[in-house]
This record gives sequence, C-alpha cells and structure tokens, in this order.
Amino acid sequence: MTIYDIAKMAGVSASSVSRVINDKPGVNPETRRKIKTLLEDNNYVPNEIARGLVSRNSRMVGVLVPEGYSLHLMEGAYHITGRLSEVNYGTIILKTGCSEAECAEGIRSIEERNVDAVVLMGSRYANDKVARAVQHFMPKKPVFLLNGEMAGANVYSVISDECGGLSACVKFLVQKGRKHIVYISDAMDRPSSFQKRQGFLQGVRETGIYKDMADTRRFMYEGLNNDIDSGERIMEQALLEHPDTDGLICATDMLACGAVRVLHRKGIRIPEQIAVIGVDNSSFADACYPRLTSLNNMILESGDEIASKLIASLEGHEPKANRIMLLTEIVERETT
Amino acid sequence: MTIYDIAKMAGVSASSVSRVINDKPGVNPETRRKIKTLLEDNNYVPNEIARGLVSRNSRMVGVLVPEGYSLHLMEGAYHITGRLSEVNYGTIILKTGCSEAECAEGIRSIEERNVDAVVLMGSRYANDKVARAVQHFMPKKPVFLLNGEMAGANVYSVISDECGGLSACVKFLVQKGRKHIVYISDAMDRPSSFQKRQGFLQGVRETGIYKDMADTRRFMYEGLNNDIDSGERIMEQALLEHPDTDGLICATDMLACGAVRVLHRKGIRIPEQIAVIGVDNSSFADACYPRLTSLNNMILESGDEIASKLIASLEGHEPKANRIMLLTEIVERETT
DNA sequence: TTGTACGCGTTATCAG
DNA sequence: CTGATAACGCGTACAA
Repeated sequence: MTIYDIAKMAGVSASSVSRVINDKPGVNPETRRKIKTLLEDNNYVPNEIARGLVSRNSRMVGVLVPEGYSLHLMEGAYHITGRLSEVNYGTIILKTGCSEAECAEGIRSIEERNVDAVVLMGSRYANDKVARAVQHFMPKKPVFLLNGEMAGANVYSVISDECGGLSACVKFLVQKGRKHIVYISDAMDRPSSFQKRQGFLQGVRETGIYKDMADTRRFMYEGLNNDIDSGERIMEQALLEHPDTDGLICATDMLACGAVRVLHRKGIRIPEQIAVIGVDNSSFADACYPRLTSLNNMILESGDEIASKLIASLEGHEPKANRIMLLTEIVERETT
Repeated sequence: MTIYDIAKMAGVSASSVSRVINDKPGVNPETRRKIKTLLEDNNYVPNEIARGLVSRNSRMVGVLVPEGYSLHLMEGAYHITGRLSEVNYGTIILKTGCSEAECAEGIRSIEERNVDAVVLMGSRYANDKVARAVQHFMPKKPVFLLNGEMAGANVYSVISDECGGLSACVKFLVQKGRKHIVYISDAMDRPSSFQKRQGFLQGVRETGIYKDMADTRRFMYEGLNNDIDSGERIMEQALLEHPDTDGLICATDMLACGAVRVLHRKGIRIPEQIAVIGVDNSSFADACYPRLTSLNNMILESGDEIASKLIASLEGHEPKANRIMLLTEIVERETT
C-alpha cells in the first residue's frame, strides 16, 4: 500500500496524499478528509525507509554491543532504546564480536544501515582500530562512546571514573580497619578492566597497606570470565593463599556473588571477618546475600547522559564537550 | 559516496560498479580490479536502505520488548540479536509500553521501518488488540511470538509449558514431604502469569494438599513488581499468616531472591525448614544464596528456536507448524 | 488547490 | 562485456 495506491483510489495525485500524510497545508478540506479516511481504511503505513532516502536521515540510531555475558551493558542499551523510542527514533542493535577487528567491522556494518548516529557500548570499543574505522566510514556522524575515550571531532565520550572509584574502595576498606585486601579483577582485555586495576593499585599506594608492587601483586587475581563461577574459583584460591584476608574487592558484582558464596560455605562471616565490595551496582548486588556494597560505575547514568546528548544532537544541538566524566560512588549495603 | 561517484572516478557506468559490488559476472577482470581498488580507497559502504527499496526487503527484523524491568526477556532479545547478526540481519529494538494499546501501536510503528519480520517478546503481546494490529498492518509478514499464543496464519508462537511446569513444582515439593506450600505470583497482568497461577492450582488439585479453592487461595500471594523488594515484602506477610510454611514457589527468580533474604533474616534454614523454587532459571537463580532451584521456562531456548525459524523463514522456508510448545523442567540446585 | 517532474542510492532489465 | 533506463516509495520544487 503506497501513496500511489491511495492516490488512485482517491482520484488525486500522490502529492496530495503526501501532503495529507504530513499535515501540510494546501489541500482542500474536503479532499483532505476523503484521503484521510482512505488512509485509515486501508491501514496505510508510511515507509520510513523510503522517506529516509529522500530526507537523508533515517530516524535510526545504531547501538553496538559486544557479545558475551555483559548483562549490565545490555541493560544500558535497553535504557537508551527506551529514551529514543520516546522521540520516535528506532534503535538498531548490532552485536559484534569482541576482537578489535570485529568491533571495527561493526562500524562499517552499521554504516550500511544509514543510521543518524551511533552508540558504542563499553570500553571494548575504545581502541585505535575502531577509531580508524569511525574516521573512515563515518567521519561526520555523531558517535557516542560509553565508558571509554576515543579521538575524533565527531566522537563524544562519556566515561566513568572507575580508576578513582576503585581507589576509593581501597581507602574505604582501610578506613574500616581492613589490612589484607584481595582484588579480583575481571578479564583484562578491556580498557575498563585496566582502569579498575590501576585504581586498585593507586588505592594501595595511597594507603600504604602493602610495601611494594611485588607484595601488592600477590593479592591480585584475575578472572577469565566475569561470572559467578569464576568468582567462586578465584576466591577459593585466594583464601588458600591468604587465610588472613579481611577485605575483598571484586571488579564486577557477578564475581562478588561467587566469592560471597565461598565465604558462606567456609563459615566466614560477612562483613565481620571479610568485607566485600563489588562493582557495577547492578541487580546482582541486590540479589546477593548479604546485599552487596558496590561501586556505582554509572553505566546506566552514562547511558542516560548519552541518550540526552544524542537526542539533542539529532535535533541539531551539537554537544559542546567531547568528553564527560561521571564520578563514581560507593553504594554501601550489608557487606561492609 | 555513491556508486555514481565511484563510476565517475572509474570512467564507467554505475551498472558496472553495482556488478562489482555484488560480485556479479559480466565485468572485464581489468575493469573489475580497478573499480575494486577505487571502492576500497574511498571507504565505500553500500546504502542498505536504498538497496532495500528496490529489493523490497530491508534485512532488518523488528523486536518488540515491553518496558519495565524484565531483564530476562531482554537477555532473550539480546540472544536473538546475536543470532541475526551472524547472518547479517540487523535488529530494530522497539521498547513499547505495557498497555494493550501501546503494544498494538508498536506493531504499527515497527511496520514503518519496513522490517522483514517481527518478534514479539513475551506473553504481554498475546492479546486481541495486538492480533488485530498484526492483521491490519502486516497480514503477510512473519511474526514470531515468544511465550504466548496468537491467531493468524502468519503468526508463529513458541510457548513454554509454564502451566505444566508450575504444577510439576508443586508435585516436586509434595514429594519432598512439603505440606504447606505458599505461592508468590508475579503481577497478574500477563497471560504468562495467569498460566503459572493455573499451574499452581492444578498442582494443588492433583496433590490434594489443600481441601478446596478457598483454602488454596489463602496460600497465594501476588507481587506488584517482579523485583527483589517485592519478594521480600510478600514473604514477610506470608510468614506472618502461615508460620508453618515449609515450601515456597515464586513466579520469578527475582521474587525468590527477595523471599530467601527474609528467610535468612528470620534464621529459617533452606531447604530444611522451607524449600524454595523460582521460575526463569536466570542468572539470579545462580546469584541467590543458596543457589536457587528454578523452573526453566525456556525463555532463552524459545528465543533460539525463534531465531532459527526466523532465519529459515527469511530464506524462504516457511515454518510448518504455527505453534510450538517447549516443555519446562525443574533445574534442581540447593534450595530444595 | 492540485498535479508534474525530479531526485534520493541502488538493482534489474534490456539493448548494444 | 557495457551502459542506458526504469523502478522501488516518498518528498518537494515548480508549474498549472
């Protein structure tokens, strides 16, 4: 059902139908009414695609999400989708592989869809290959990067101070009198993980709980996956090597859930014997027993910030700043 | 950068460029090479939108997800997105309101995007208004409904036997010697919730643990939201009214997480004093302490089934059956 | 107030 | 092997 079909039925030209559809003036009220009912009766739906071809904008935003179990990130994407839906923008979600090449390919791939703007979910996209792909394939299109930094005049980054946050976590535990703090990192293949690690190191340095880097290293563990099982396995290992652990910082809430489980099993009281902090402030922090104290790294808030900037940008108001940093904060619950 | 630009640079016609782009025969190898490098050098990306205009298909699938905190559903959508990405199909996610009218409006809205097929995530879409919208706006387009049934020759439903599953949960607990089983329902505004409720009633009837409907009703509670807090509040209430409760079935894992928290607080041993079963078999079942026994209602598997059928359908193989039911199963962990 | 003609970027058809 | 032309569905000058 096209405007031509309707036009034929109404005995008018397609232009008139177009005018009616878009509420433009210059149509006889009588004709307008006639066309309108015809439109209704035939369940006519305009083809936004064809529209976009002529108006040169598609009312679509591309959102790239890396594959793998990063439910929290997906929650953020979902949130952005909601905001865009409100202003009648569609969201094309593209799940990309995790390698730099696959991420870059995602840029090319989404460009095919002629989207008006692009959102990159997560620090995984913050690398040179992706930056080059952006400059190649969409040098003028607004690109928003969540939780990472990227060069480019058209790239807007919203990052969260995870480094400072992790450092604050260490200080927080030290203030509570903890002396033997273990850090369980998530898989180190993203800038975000690196930032968190740096933050932990900084916190250790500033509080002076360990005497040197070599000493500190002994208290740092790395998970392969960011899931509960992984947290469990590492905690077992950590307790074996450091029976006197009295503080624990996990790079994700999921890892913390696993770690907490081990503590329960061993009859270790939380937080009396070991205090625990996670990162993400996700639903898992709430599902954990006891409720998990967690560093809010502002993923959802960043998404919201991006959505706002995105919508403004789509309406012609270019963001003034290319980089925004959201400060993190510790949300204290029952494990500290 | 269009094929015309490239054509001009190569000193050929757009047709030849098109042939090269689509790997079609009938181009002089020499010319082909020349065009190919030109394409590369200029970072040419074909406009899938314009392509779709002529080929009358957009290589896009619309996925409707209801707003509200249904993380598990979103996980399913994410999964489908991944499957579609593999075969180079884009996914347009549209978050719709929860009312029937808003759901139906979603159908119209997604049709504007000219998608090749539509997926409706969740039983919320299984209502007459949506069914009518489908028949109005996309009577010939393949529509897949997850966890619900809908009339229409072009509608394919993948439902899970939640009714049978809930009934099985009751029997499962009764077999373990439980006599006072409480049921905490999620918000009753979806067919799925109704199914689960029916299943509980059926289980009660078949095991004969309660003498009549009025008696049974006393053990049934309803949550306003499907979150942890809600589970907590209801459990408090239930324990007050039924101190002798020895079995608990929660309509979602989230509710169960909240309920379990209350049991911990009151020093009630799980599963010795009260056995607990959730529904969804989600990450929250794993995050719960103790690990939550949960009815796998096959949301993820349904999504996978839909993805397969969808891809096949897009390639011209229409599904043979309009309705498929996936049987649910209890995944036993530590709370029973 | 209405209709004609053209362009958006691409593919397909057909003639050369 | 190559190129001109029409068509996809719509919006928009411009002409009537």
